Amino acid sequence: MGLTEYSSEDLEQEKAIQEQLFQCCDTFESVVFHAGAGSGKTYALVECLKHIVNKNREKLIEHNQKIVCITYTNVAANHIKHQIGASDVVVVSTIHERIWSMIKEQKSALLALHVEKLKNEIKDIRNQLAKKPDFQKYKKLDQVKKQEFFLIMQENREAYYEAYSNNASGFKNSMSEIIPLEYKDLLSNVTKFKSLVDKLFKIERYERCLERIEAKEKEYRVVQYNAKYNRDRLDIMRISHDTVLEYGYQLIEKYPKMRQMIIDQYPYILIDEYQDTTEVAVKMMDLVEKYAKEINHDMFVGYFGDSVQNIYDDGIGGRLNELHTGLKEFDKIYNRRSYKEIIDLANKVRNDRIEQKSIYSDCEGGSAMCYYGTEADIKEFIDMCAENWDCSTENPLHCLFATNQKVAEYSGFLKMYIAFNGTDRYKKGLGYKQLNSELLGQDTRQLGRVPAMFDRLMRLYSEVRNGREPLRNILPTDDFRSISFSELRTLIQVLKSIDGENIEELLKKIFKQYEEKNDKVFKKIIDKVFDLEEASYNAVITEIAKNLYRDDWEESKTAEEMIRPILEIEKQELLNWFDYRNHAEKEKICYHTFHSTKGLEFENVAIILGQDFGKGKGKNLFETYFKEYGKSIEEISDSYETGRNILYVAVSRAIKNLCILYVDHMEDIQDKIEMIFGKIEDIKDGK
DNA sequence: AGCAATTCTCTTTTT
DNA sequence: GAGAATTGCT
Repeated sequence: MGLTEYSSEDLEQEKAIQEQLFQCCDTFESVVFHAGAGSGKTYALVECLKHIVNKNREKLIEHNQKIVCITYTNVAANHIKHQIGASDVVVVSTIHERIWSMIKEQKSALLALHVEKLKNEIKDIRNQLAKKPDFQKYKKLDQVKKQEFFLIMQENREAYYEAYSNNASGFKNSMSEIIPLEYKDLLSNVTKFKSLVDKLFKIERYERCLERIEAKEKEYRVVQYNAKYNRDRLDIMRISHDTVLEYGYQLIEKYPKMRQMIIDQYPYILIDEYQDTTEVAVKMMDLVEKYAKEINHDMFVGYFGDSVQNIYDDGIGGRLNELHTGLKEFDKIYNRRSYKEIIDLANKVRNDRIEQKSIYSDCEGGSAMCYYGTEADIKEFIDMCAENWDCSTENPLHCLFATNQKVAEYSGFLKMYIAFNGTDRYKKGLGYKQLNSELLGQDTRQLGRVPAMFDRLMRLYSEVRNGREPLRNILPTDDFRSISFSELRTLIQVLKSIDGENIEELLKKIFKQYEEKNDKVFKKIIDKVFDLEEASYNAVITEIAKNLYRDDWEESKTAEEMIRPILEIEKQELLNWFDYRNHAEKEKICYHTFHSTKGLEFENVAIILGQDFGKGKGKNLFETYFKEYGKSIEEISDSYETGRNILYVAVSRAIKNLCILYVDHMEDIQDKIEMIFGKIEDIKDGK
C-alpha cells in the first residue's frame, strides 16, 4: 500500500514550521513560504487563514477589517472558500477582482488616470507615425494634405472596412476608386496603408472619447471593468485585466490615502501561487506594506508558492525577492503526495536548493523511468505503460503532452480540431489562441458559438442514449412534469432515431424530423439546441458559416460548400470531443497538456517530450534545458527555465508511477538526460 | 539578382 | 501582431 505511516520526527518538524508561520502572522512579519509540488502549500495557507481568524476575529469585526486571500484563478478561489467555510472576516478572490473592488469607488481619480492613458496612447501613436520607416510617405505630406487624406478616409470608412479583408490586389482596386491620385503612393504597400489608416482612426476615436469625457457625457463619466473581455477598449471606457492592475498600481503610488485605506481595511494579505502573479501586483503589495511600516501600522503579507512552478509568461517566477524586499523566508521540504522514486526525480529536475523529502516512512515502491524513441513509438509507449501498471477505468493512466493538438489526436478528435483550426475565425489574426478556449474550454461559457451548439447537440445525443433519466436535464422542468410516460417514450424513440455518420447527416436528419413531425416538445428541444430565431437546416448552415468564416463568402461559394470541412466532421470525433471535455465516461487513458495539469495529481503518469512545442520546425522546448543542465546561474538562459519549470510541473504530478518518452535526437544531451533520469533506454528494447 | 510586397505561421494559460 | 518564407517586380 504505502504512504500511510508518518515518521514522527518529520511530522514534528513540519508542525514546527507551521508554528513559526503562525508566529509571523501574529507579529506582522511578512513572509514568503517556498513550497514545492505536493508539499501541502494550500493546506499551510488555509491553516494560516484559520489561525488569524481564530485569534483576531472579534478585533477584525470591531474595526471593520478583513483578511484578504488572493488566488490566481477563480477555481482556486472557490476551492479555498470551500475549505475555510463561510466566513465574515475572510475575502477570497483573484487579484483582479480584489484590486478592482478596492479602486472602483475612486471614480474621479480613475477617470483622471483614464484621460492620462488616452493622451499617452495618442502621443505614442503620433510618435510612431513620425518615426517608423513604414510611414515615411505619409510623413512627407504637409499638414493640410495629411488632414485632407484623413477626411477622405473618414468619409469612406465603410468602404475601407468592407475591403479590409480582401487580398492585397483586391484591396488596392477598391481603394483606388476612392483615393485621389496624389495619395496613390501611400497605397503602394497595402499592409503599410492599412496600418496607417488604422492608426489615424484610433487617434480619432481616442480624441473623441476625450471630448466626451470633457463634456461629461452620460456614458463617459466612469471607467468600467468587465472580466469577460480580454482587451482594452479605452475609447468606450472599458478596460481589461492588465489595465485594472495598472490603474490600481498608479492610484496606490499616487495617493497615500489609498495606501492608508488598504492598510486600515486589510491588515492581512495572503497570496496563493505567488509565482504566477504579475510584477505590478507584487509591487503594489510592496508599496502598501512599506508604507504601513512607515506610519507604524500593523500589516502582514504572506506569499505562498514555488518559483519553479511558474509556467505562465507574465508570472514573476523567481523574482519575488527583487520586487518585494525584506520578506522572511521559509522552505517546506516535506512531500505529502508522491513515492520516494518520484520525489527523487523531481528534485533532480528542479536542481536547486529545495530538496524534498517524503513525510512518510513507507514511501518506497514507486517507479520512474525514461525511454527514447520516435514519433511512431508513442502509441506503443502509452500502451506499454497502461499494461505495466495494470491501468483501468478505476486506475487510469494520465498522458501528458505539450500541445492541445496532440491531446486532440490521442483523444480521438484530431480531424475536428484541424477542421476548426482551418476556419477563418481561428486561422486569421490571433485566432489560433482563441481556438483552445472556444473549442476545448472546460467551462461551457468559454465555448464559441458553434462548439457550444455542438456541445448541446451531443449532450442531447448522449443523454437520450445513456442518461439514467433521459431528458431530465434537457426538458424544461414544467414540460418534464406534464409529459405522460408514453409520450416521453415516443419522444425518446424519435430523438434516438436521430443519428448519422457525420455532422451533415445528423443535421439533415434532425430537420427532416423537425419539419415532418408536428411535435411541440420535440421542436422545443431542437430550438434550444440551436438557439436560433428560426430553426432549419439552412439557418444552421448559415449561422455556422457566419460565425466561422469571413462574411465575403457569399459571392464565390454557398454556405454549405464553405463549411464543408465542418459538416464532414465524423460523429465519433464529436463524441470523443464531448467526452474529453466533460470527462463523462471514465477513461482508461486520459490525455492532458502539461499546463492544464497544474495543481492536479495522478497515480500513473506518462509524459511525452517531443518536438512540437516552440517556434519553427523541430524546435524542442526541453533541449536547452537539458543542454544547460547543471551549469551555473550566469550561464543559463530563459529557455532553460521555461523547460525546467514545465518538466518539473509535469513530473511532480505523479504519485506512484512515472514514465517518460523522449522523442528527438539526443546525441548531444544523452549524458545530461542520464544525469537526471538514470539510464535511458530505447523504447524498442523496453518491452 | 536584389529588393519590396504579400502571405504564411505560431505554444501553453488565466484574469 | 511579429518574423519567416514566398512571390512579384524591375
